[in-house]
Parts: sequence; structure tokens; C-alpha cells
Amino acid sequence: MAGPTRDQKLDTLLSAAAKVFAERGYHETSMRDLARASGVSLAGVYYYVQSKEQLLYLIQSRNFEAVITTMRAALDGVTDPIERIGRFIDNHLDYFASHMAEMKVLSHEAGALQGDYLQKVNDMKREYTRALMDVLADVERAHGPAHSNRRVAAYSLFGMMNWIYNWYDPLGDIGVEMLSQNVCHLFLGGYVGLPVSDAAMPRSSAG
Amino acid sequence: MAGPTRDQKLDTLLSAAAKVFAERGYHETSMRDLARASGVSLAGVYYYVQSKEQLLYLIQSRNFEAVITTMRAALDGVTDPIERIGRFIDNHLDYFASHMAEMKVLSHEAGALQGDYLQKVNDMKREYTRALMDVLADVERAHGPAHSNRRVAAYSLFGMMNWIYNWYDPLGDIGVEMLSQNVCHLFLGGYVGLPVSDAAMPRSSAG
DNA sequence: CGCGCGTTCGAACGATCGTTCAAATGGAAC
DNA sequence: GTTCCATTTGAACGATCGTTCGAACGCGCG
Repeated sequence: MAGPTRDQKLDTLLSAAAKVFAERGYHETSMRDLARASGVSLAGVYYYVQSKEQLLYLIQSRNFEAVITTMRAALDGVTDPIERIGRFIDNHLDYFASHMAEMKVLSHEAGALQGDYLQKVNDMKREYTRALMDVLADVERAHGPAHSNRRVAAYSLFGMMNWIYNWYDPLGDIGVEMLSQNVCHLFLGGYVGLPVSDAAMPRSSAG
Repeated sequence: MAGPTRDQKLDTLLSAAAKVFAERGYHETSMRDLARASGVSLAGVYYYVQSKEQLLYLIQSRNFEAVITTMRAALDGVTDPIERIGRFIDNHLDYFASHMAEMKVLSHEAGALQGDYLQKVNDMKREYTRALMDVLADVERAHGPAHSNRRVAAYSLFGMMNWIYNWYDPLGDIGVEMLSQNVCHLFLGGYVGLPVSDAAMPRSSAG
């Protein structure tokens, strides 16, 4: 019968805020909007949070932390580089699809933080990017030089995965499993899956 | 000796506004910021533009129009589906890299417009997406069923290409040609370029 | 010079923003 | 019943927002 604890109420606030931020955007959303969405008064919000920016920071850092943690667990013990990539993609899309609002806020409001908040989130970003780059290096060690610059490949994969908040509906006719499978195949084997002759590439045919 | 015409001054204003919007974000930027950046008074901005939202709309629609126009020209007369894809990617990244600020505003501030402005930009988005989907259909007709759902593939490609405003520096050590080549190879042939056994995919190995 | 007109400006409008604070509330402990 | 403390609130603060408007400017033309 015990009422919700303080941390639980903060979580509720963060969850409601993530939804509103995802819909309206961080800067378009007022603290009064958040108060209305979470069912407390305007001043009540400030009992749980020091500022609007800290609220955004908590949404971003907590979810990023969770993504990194589950990613490390998903890769733990897996030695095959190709499967490690698959696990990385799978973990990212799984978490994204089941936390759409929070992950849209993390992806789309990256530039809204400043100072220490920004630096801490950027540190996580560096750590996460480094993890992917390391896996890509493993792949190249096992399968020889890749078809693409490693940095371009890494950021292209992040682009594929993070862009989904612009179009993907977890409740639509494309399940998360299918989405993850498709992105894995796309990144690893490409769309056509056949060796692409350099002569067909526009840059070389135009030069 | 003739001074700049009215349209030229509007272009200058739009260009300055795109830079500020790209750096600070649309909603964080005030009309006073734009006035300062374009060297006119606050009221002077309203002589060329009816509202802040129309200013954003003009940036988005003009550049989207340009991308679509150059895309149609780049694909004109090219019959090989693979090369059509290459041209599509090449055109997109070329324009993106040479209009970074404007294209970041187009990609990142998609949800900032409302009403008629939003609808018109969404119409262009539908047209552009349709063009890519048609090319993908051609590819599948020529090379058989693809490795990935067509819609997932299309939006993944858009994700790869539009995400670059988060990391790519046109003046860095990765040239636009290399970027375009890499994205082409990634999308068409994948990162490793080898046939990926389904057993290595996490979804099927975990089930 | 003076008239007209496209252009620019300073000043102000009401609205809304993030944040603060003293006061009110409510239930557990004595 | 009274004290205590965590929680919640209404009201207000100064700042900044997008937008408007009448006046001033600059310059070619009579």
C-alpha cells in the first residue's frame, strides 16, 4: 500500500517528459507542458528536477547508459566478429524500438545540452562509437580489408539505426526482428548482395 | 554599380539564417539573432519575410526543390538500375556536402513546420522517397529479390545519407567522392561484401 | 529643391518563457 | 492534538520571444 517512492516519481516524470519532448521537441516544450503531462503543478516539477536542461540530461544519460550496458552484455562471450556486429545492431534497435520517445530525444536533441551535461553525454557517445569501431576492426582482421572506410561505415550504421525515429512504427507491419534482420543484412551484405563492379559506380564512370 | 536586388537580399538572408539555424537550432534562434547575423535591424528582417516560420519554409523548400531537380537530371537517360542508385546517392551527398547548413536544417528541423508549410515540404518528401523506391524496384527486377525489405532499405539509405550532418566535415580528410563511393558500396554490397550466412545473424541464432 | 517610393529602423506591444519562494497540505510519530 | 518533515502549490519575478507600426532614411526624377 506504500505510495510511490521519490525515485519512482522521478521516473514517471522523466517518462512523461520524454514523450512530450519527442512529440513537440525540447525547445518547443515548456515546463508548463511537462507539468500538465505529468499531472503536477509547475512548481512541483522543480521539486524533482533542478532545471529543464537537467531533465533532458537525465533522459539522455539514463537511456544511453542502458544501451551501453545491454550492449556489453549482448557482446559478452561472443567471439565471431560478424555475430558481434549482429548483436550490436540487434541490441541498438531492440532498445530503440522499445524506448522510441527516449531514444528520439537522445538522437534528435543532441545539441540542446551545454557545459558539463553535454560533455558527459558526449563521453558516452565516444565510448559507444569506440565499441562499434573496435568490432569493425575485428571484422576486418577476420575478413580482410572492407568495402568502406571504417569511420564512414560506423557513422553510416548509426545513421541507419538512429534515423528510424523518422519513419519506423514499432506497432506497424514491420516487426523489430525483421527490422534488425534487414539492417544486419544491409550493413553486412548490402542491398543487392552481389559484387558491385567499380565501373557501375557513378564517380568512376563520370571521371 | 547597381546594388543588390531584392531577391538577392532575400537569398543572403536565407543563407545567413540557414547557418544560424544549423548551429543553434530553429527554436533556439531568435529573430534578433538572425537580424544580427544578416546585418539588418530586427524590423528589417520582416521586410523580406512574413514570419520566422516562412523563413524556415523557404530554406527547406528551395533546397529540397534543388535536390529533386538535380536528381532528376542525374538519373535522366541512365538505364542501368545499379548506376541509377549510384547517381541518386551521389547527387544527394554532393548537394548535402556543398550545402551543409541548409541540408541540416532540412533534415533536422523537419517537425518545426506546421499547416500548409509542413504539407508542402511533406509532399516533396513523398515525391523524393517515391523516386528512390522506384529505383529500388528496378534493381529488384534486374537482380532478383533483394536482401532487405524495400521500405527498410530506402529509409536506411536516407538515414545513412542524412545523418552525415552529425559527423561529416566536407573540409576534413574524407572527400565527398570517397564518402559517396563508400556509401554506394555499403548500400549495394555491404561492409564485408561476403554472403552472410543466416546462422551468423543474432536473431536466428538466438531463436 | 521637393516629391514619391522602396528600404530601414527604433521602440513598443502582449504573450510566454524558466525559475523562485513563501505558504499550504498531508500523513506519520509522539 | 501537536509537532515535524516531505511534498505540493499559487503567484509572481525579470527576461526574452515574435511581431507590429509609424517615422526616418536614401535616392532617382520632375
